[in-house]
Amino acid sequence: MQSKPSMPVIKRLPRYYRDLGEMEAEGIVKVSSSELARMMGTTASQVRQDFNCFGGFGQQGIGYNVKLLREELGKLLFPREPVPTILIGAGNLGHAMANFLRKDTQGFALRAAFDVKPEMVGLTLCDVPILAMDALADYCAEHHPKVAVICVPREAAQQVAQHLIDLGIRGFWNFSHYDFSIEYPDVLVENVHLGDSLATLSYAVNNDL
Amino acid sequence: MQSKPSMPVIKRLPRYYRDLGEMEAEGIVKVSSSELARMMGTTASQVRQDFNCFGGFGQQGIGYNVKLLREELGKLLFPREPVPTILIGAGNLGHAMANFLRKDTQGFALRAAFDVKPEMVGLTLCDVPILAMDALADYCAEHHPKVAVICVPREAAQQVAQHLIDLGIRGFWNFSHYDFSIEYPDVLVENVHLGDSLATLSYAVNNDL
DNA sequence: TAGATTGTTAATCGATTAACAATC
DNA sequence: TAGATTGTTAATCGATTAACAATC
Repeated sequence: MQSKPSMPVIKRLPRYYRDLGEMEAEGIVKVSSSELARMMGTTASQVRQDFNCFGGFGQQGIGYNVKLLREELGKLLFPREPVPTILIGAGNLGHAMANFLRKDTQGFALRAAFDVKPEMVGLTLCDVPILAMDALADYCAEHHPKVAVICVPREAAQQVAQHLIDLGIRGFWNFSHYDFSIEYPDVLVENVHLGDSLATLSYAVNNDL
Repeated sequence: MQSKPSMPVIKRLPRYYRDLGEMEAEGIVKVSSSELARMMGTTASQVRQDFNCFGGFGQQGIGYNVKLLREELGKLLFPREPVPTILIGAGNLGHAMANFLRKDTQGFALRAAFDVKPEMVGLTLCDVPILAMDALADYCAEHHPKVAVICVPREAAQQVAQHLIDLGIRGFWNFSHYDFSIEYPDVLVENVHLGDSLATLSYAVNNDL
């Protein structure tokens, strides 16, 4: 039976999806839980447990059909139309992430970018307009974006977060070092803390872990 | 007594370090484990357990001295001179990460960047030269960088990884979707899988989690 | 001394792994 | 049927939380 997936399980789904994509590209038709486990660096048990949170995608005695399994995971990860998305902070990082959103992923449609710097307003970023922060309320009222990518410094993030939440944004891809999750527990935040990531690497490199 | 830290503990260190930095900036002198727990969204028990992996940083009955505690964590995360670092792939993302390395973090000193595109060679990225990929072996032989930031696509990453490891690179900050960890278990890799992160957000947003 | 809060040991909880019956 | 491999239940392991003695 299906037990609803825990966070560790959910976090592994994209990786399965990715690996299965590679296999499909290589023309591999069928895979067993133990083969997948080897690719993922985990155990066959875990692979089967993970999939069985969502339903039986395999055939006993046979294994999993690569294409079918990937499609099922795709339906879980990206079940609907791409989500209308805006980006706050059209600097260096914002530029790179806009590019990433357009080229290297699915599920999100970037519709507009916002920046405080007057000289950026009117320019475009990956074919979407860069608007003034003042225009944010009007834009949201008209277009109802669902997700915001936060590419501004921590101080600015703290200010803009409440604003965006009031305007109906429910999901955040957060690159700032401000942690929403504490103050707004009902909002969905995926944090990418680059500084923390580097600090972890520093610990590992310096302590020979 | 000290038990050597598990990965979850290590991953929390940068966050403690960050929060303590904010407190220090606000002029806060002393903090208790329960106050820190509230900031971190965890329990006082965990905070004390975490610190006691490294030694007693607090005073019974009093709490922790913010400045002192932060210094101790700093010594753990960044115990030595900044690590000489190179960047592979001077595109959009590479540019943003070079900036990040220079401005927003410590522990790493970017020394050179490398790119396959001939037109980029000779330019600079955050004051460091962009060199041709051909020059990689010579550069490493002369300067012995320790860490490489991988900002190239997966296919290229797979090729360059073996090369870099042969040249003596031990640590990687990896933005490509190629997973070193499986094939080279003795190498230190900190992965930033932006695609996986977004897919997780997509799951959350679409499944109302 | 009384109150507060740590350091540390013990109990709980959840996630991973192992085992095995079901079935292709 | 025999071999393979899943789905699922049970056992293990590790991380988190609770409890409490030590001590400032």
